[in-house]
Amino acid sequence: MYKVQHFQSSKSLAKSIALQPITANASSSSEALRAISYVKHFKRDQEVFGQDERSDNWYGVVSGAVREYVVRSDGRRQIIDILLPGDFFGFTLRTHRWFGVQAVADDTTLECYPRQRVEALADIDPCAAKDIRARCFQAIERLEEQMLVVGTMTAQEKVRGFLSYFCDRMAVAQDDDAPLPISRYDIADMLGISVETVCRAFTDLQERGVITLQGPRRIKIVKRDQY
Amino acid sequence: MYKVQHFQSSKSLAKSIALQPITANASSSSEALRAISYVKHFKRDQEVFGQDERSDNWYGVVSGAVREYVVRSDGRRQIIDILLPGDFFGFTLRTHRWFGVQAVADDTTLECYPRQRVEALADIDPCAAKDIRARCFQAIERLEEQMLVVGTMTAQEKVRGFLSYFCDRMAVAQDDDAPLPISRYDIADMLGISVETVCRAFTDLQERGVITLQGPRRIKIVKRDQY
DNA sequence: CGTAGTCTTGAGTATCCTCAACGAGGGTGG
DNA sequence: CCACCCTCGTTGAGGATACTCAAGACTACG
Repeated sequence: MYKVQHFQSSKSLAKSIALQPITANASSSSEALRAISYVKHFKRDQEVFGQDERSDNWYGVVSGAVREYVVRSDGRRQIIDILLPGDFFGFTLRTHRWFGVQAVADDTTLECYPRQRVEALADIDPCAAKDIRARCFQAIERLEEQMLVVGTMTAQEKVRGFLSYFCDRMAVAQDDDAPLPISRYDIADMLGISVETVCRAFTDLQERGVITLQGPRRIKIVKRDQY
Repeated sequence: MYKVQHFQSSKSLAKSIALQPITANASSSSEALRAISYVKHFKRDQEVFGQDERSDNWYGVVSGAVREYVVRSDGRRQIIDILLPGDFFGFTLRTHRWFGVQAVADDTTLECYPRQRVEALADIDPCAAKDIRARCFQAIERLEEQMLVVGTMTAQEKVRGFLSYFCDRMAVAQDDDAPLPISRYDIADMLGISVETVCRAFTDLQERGVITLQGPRRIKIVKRDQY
């Protein structure tokens, strides 16, 4: 990696990365927008839409979690993004999808927004349009944050970054442990590392006192600051 | 990585990933939007905005290229995204930036869109609002594509994916070689690998006949399909 | 109770990082 | 003009990291 010494940034020197929560309350929907949505429930691994399907809907996660994924020609799965409650997805200009989406958790609930009706609404209701923009911005920032996590060099850092991001999102009380609805396989396929490496990172982090595990699916970040 | 055998996707089996270009012509701006923008030129490594600065503008790349980056507390730089002509960036709900942006190329030209004026315009002009949405969608898809590249396992694949993406974006004639305004260091910091590994990947790919290099900054992809 | 899926650990190997060195090109100053 | 940086690109050697394969523990579920 490029050390900072030979690239002169005017004022922004070394900075520990700790994002503030977004100021605007973007999870509150405009009434009109909510009115044209309908709710749908999904079980674990159930497909929301598949690769190559027509992109007729936008979605918002109400509860549970979903994964955006592709399956490569060699049979390997890769996860593009994992969406948590409050996240929106399915925005596109294309007519067809190039990745699939499945529910991760068993009790996943989504809001579905028919694309054409939303577009029509946005054209006559500036408030709804503003709302959609806000959600797009959220999606962009979420992806940017994850680029930062996935783009780190070591597996340790990737896993730590992922857990840090995830626990922030879960927004549990600081002293509480968060339920982790995401499997080691999902984490591995998202970070581009092997399952075994994810496991080893978990145990390493626990041994070093960074996290605490109550069973494989309950986690608590102890040293939150040192990232 | 998760092999496809033990995860049942209903119909979407192995698929080689080759994205079609986006159908809508999203680079054409609405007149009103363009009217409130102004153009700015940047030299190599010049800052468009820095970490922690107020986020008062949105930007579109006209020519050249820019990088979104952060500098970690250990002095390492990490690149979140590289933006090429036609890309828009700076969308956010936050009042302040959490990453910096610099010009990569020497002749970089940007359109600047004052945030407040754009917001005001969007509220009264549905066409402009639609235009902004389209750009957000583009940004989301660009980031998703790059998550796919950065999230691969081997350095080879990452570099190949990056070059494939880049050459597609440059949209040169198939038989022509594309100028590469991005340094090996930038590529490394974006993909989360070392510069030396990027170099070795370049030479490997050339030896295997996948790419051709006319000097380090001119590149042509020969076997475009095998990705 | 058996089976399937998940999680974890170990051993050996491949990949990639680090450090080091060197060549090429561009800019600057003498 | 030329010597002198400095940056970028490239290659080599050695060591650290992460992958692969394998096996076992644990859980959920029929």
